Amino acid sequence: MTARVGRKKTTIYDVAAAVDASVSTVSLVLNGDWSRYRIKEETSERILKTARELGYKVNLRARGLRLSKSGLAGMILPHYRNRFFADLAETFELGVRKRNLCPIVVSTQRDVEVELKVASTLLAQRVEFLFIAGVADPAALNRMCDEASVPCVNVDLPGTGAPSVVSDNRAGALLVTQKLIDKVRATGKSANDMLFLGGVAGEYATDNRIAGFLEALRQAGVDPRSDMVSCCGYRPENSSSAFRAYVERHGKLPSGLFISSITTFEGVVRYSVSTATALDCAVGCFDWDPFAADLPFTVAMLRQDVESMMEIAFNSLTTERQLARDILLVPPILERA
Amino acid sequence: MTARVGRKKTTIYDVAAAVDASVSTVSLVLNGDWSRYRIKEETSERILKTARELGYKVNLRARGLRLSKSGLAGMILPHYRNRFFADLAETFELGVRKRNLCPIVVSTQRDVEVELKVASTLLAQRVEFLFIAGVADPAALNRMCDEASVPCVNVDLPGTGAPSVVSDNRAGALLVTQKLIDKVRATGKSANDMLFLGGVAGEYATDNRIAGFLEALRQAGVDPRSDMVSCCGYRPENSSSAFRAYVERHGKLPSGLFISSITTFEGVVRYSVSTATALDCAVGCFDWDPFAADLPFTVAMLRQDVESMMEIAFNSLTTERQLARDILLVPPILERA
DNA sequence: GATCGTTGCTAAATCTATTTAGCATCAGGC
DNA sequence: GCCTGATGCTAAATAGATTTAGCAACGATC
Repeated sequence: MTARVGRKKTTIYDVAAAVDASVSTVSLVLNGDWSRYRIKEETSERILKTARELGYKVNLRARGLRLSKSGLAGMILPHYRNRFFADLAETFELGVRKRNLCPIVVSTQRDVEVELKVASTLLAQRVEFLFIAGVADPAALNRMCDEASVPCVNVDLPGTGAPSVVSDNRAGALLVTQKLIDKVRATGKSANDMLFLGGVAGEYATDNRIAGFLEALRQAGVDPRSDMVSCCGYRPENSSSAFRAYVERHGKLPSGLFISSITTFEGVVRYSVSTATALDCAVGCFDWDPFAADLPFTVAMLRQDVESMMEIAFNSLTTERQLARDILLVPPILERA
Repeated sequence: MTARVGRKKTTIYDVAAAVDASVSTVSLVLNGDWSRYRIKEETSERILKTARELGYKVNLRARGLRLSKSGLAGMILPHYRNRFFADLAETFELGVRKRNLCPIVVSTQRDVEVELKVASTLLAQRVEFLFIAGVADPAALNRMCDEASVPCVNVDLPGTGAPSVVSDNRAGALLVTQKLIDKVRATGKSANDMLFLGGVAGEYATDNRIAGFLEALRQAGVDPRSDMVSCCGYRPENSSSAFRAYVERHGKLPSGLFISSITTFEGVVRYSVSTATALDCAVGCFDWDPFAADLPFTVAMLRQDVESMMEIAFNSLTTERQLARDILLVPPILERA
């Protein structure tokens, strides 16, 4: 078989000409409702056979144009490089395929320009709905969707212009911190030396996680101090040096360590490896990664409940729910404790 | 701003009616060559202004139909859950956007049915080219592309129906194994006790990696034995138990361990953690992961050169190169040694 | 006064598929 | 002989763009 780059594709017109029928008949037959339109079985068989012989494949873009629906569903997310976003993408694809649509997932590397450009491309492609995940400010994208009359939903980070499905950061952090406190006290240490590491103050997720962390401390009778929280951003280098600074300042490890994201965790491990410091303290992490889960010390990991989140997100695409614009909280799952 | 789900979109006809001009004029103006067609600047400005006011956005599917090109570029890959595939997807998207197309990346979970179905959907959407990554047998997909006259390229695993871009598994394995042997001998141990772990015998990548592994041994004067290679598949559980079996059989760790994939690595780490066995041997891995790179022992990691691979893949889409159907080998990068 | 050139547009074809209204034919009933 | 209903299709409109050929009007040129 030789490559036939550039050859023209078979259309229903070609099929119609070949069987000497009208395009309408061909269309009806190929779409399966020839009996409803009283087309003879023999005719329909001839058409089907010829279509197969000519290698006819429907042009979904022409169909989409006629029907004014594209068969495409879009999702925007920052990247695929951690399990949360990878799972989001795969779960989205699965759900979209189940609805007989074709998924378009595009990563934007957290670049606002790219986010805007990608969104407008997807809307110009007339996606039937758009999932917006991990975008710092979804408002602008929500507005674009609104103008294009395309239903959309915010995932992971909430926005006011559409329904939002978000992990219950506060409840999750509360839960893990309680576990950590139990463990700290079980080993005879003090919950006064706990540390929250990572994230960016002022960010939705970080603020809620901190709130949960502090609440658990208060519930345990600990009075939170400002040096119990170190928002050092997401880059491993930053958490590495922030953690080092903490240890040097206090002359010891914290008794319990709450790590706010997987990349923050990376930095902590890097510190531990490079300084040959065993992480001899209770550790919890708001994120999950198979490698991190196999590290030589126990980590209480919170895995975001991607499946539930996506199911809820798909359900929020109906008109009424589009208008409601709720923030729907999904509790994360404690993976290991 | 209220949601306007279902509202009709503005077309060039609406704009034409609003400014009392013909659709052709509107199209000409909106496509930027109004001066070539001698349309008055004033007219063009009126059209532009009105289009903006009406919120006109081009319908790429209509344009695509007319121009018989979709503006879409497709890629299918197994999943996003390791850095190699995640990087492939992101690099693909970048390259596609640079060419002013819209990327459609779809994961298939290594399910042949899904691969076929997704490929035919993408072809029916008239993607302008298709990247096929990590598919065990690309031949069928290559044939579909050929029939649809869509250029395609196989990445990661080669196929005979299109050009293929593949990591140089053999050369990479050779290099890492040499490093391992050096390290083994430097610590006074014997290169006779090395182990290749993971992969599936008969698979392209595995076979080539084993070939490189064995060649390095021979070059170092070691006579390979069959118990130096354990193809236990990709699942962490399998490599965990295979490694355990090896250690029990020999009563000690191998002197040097060549791990064939990141999930195999996961299993080894899991074994090491669960049995509290320090991995006190030279370790190399044909794959890269940030967490694995930070483990408390040095691992020589081979990172596939995704950027080069994708650049070569994009270049292989021209007609001549489509016909050539070469296998293009890209050396992987030694990440840490 | 015929021709030419320029200006500023527009009509119409095209891309491929869907879908509704309706045409043509024939048998059967009254 | 006329009407009805069934049968088996087809014509034509439609979806929303792009693009080429060419029209109309007017001044300039020979």
